[in-house]
Amino acid sequence: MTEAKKQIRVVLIEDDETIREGFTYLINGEPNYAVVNAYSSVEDAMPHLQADKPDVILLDIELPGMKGTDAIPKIKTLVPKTFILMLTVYENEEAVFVALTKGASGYLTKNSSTEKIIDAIQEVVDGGAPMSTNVAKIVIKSFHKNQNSPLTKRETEILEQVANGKSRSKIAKEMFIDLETVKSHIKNIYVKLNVHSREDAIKEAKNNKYI
Amino acid sequence: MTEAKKQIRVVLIEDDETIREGFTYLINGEPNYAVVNAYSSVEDAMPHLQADKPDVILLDIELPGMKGTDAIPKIKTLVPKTFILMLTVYENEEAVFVALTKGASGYLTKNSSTEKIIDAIQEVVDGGAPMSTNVAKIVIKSFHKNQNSPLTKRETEILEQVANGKSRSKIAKEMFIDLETVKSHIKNIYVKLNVHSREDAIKEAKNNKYI
DNA sequence: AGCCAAATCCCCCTTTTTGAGGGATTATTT
DNA sequence: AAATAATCCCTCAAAAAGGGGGATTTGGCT
Repeated sequence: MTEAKKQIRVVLIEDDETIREGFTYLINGEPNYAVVNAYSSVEDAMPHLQADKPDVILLDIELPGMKGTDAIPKIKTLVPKTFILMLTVYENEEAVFVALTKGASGYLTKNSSTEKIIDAIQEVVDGGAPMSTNVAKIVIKSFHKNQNSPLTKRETEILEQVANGKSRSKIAKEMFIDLETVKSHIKNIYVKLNVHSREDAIKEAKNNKYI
Repeated sequence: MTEAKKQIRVVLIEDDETIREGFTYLINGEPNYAVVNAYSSVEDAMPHLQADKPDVILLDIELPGMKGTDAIPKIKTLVPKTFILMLTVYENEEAVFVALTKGASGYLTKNSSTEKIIDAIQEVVDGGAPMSTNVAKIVIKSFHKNQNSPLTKRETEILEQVANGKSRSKIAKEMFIDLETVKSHIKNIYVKLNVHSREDAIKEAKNNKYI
């Protein structure tokens, strides 16, 4: 079976003309990669995306008009099979998570080399998830729990169950302890976290990554 | 200012003798990197870690005796400044997240090239978070929401608040709608998700990544 | 051996919340 | 015209939450 190498169709959405033209030139210089169109805003791009049929969209996160992150769901609706690779200058922690939850497949900084960009494009097409090192750092850090939690092991376990929406009686049953024990733990948790409600306990614990 | 290149001290904890010796040989072959000790289990390693003073520990996740993930917090207690790099053969989604939440700084597959391993060691020492491509994929996928949620936008917003531990009355206040409206939405959510409690709604929604 | 923190369990009490059963009205979109 | 989404209304009983006061037992560390 001879396998014809498929051309990978790329669309750029980036307001900076220099970057836009630079990337277009660089990507078009690669065999098997073609920039089918480059737009300076999401609004400009939207009406053409279905005709462009891109495999990958390189999307700037800081755009005039509609923001890059807001554009993701709209783009996904128009062309659901297209992978979205975010491009950014500043690594904003919040923006990274918003973009990822909304469906971006990867996250690159604009200073990446052509080689890295091309690699990343290939990687998303192959179902991967390219990230620049700084973004990886932000993501992994978000997983790390605070090692200086004031809560004991048991208290942490219980608060995690509470955060999963479980009632105290359910927690008691599942942990094979008495309801009164659960109540005691929760009382102690509230004192330690200086809160007076489930909501605030969860909020406080999540903010400080105790859970 | 002349900067003396600091030797990077590496400890290996890996039960497979071939891999252990291979990695030791390879890492010692690099200038500025030294394997100060290599152990076949966490139990063996624990008593020596404080003397070894490693900058980085390469930790196998599938170990006899104490599991790699359980070892992380213990190691962190002994030598808090040491970075932990997980090594794995199989990418188990659950294990990845457990390791990361417990404090691992990176996650590599054992088939990685020497170059990648060395790069990763340097990267964690520099405060980075190296991940093999497959692990990155798992992590990013975990952020993606299901695009086929049966819930409406408003219902999703409300269920997110519920999952944050908020009471219905609090949600009503914060969203500037009546308590009765919140109750209606939650009733509809329960019907759509085919559940009869907050706990099950949250569980179902999280399992399917509706929230 | 002695201490302390952690985990367990036992009462009291009031207020709030939840879940379930019925609805209705108004926009918006198809 | 017909769904769909979002809003609001009423009743009801059972469950849960939060706060107050305790006690006992266990495990780990000095």
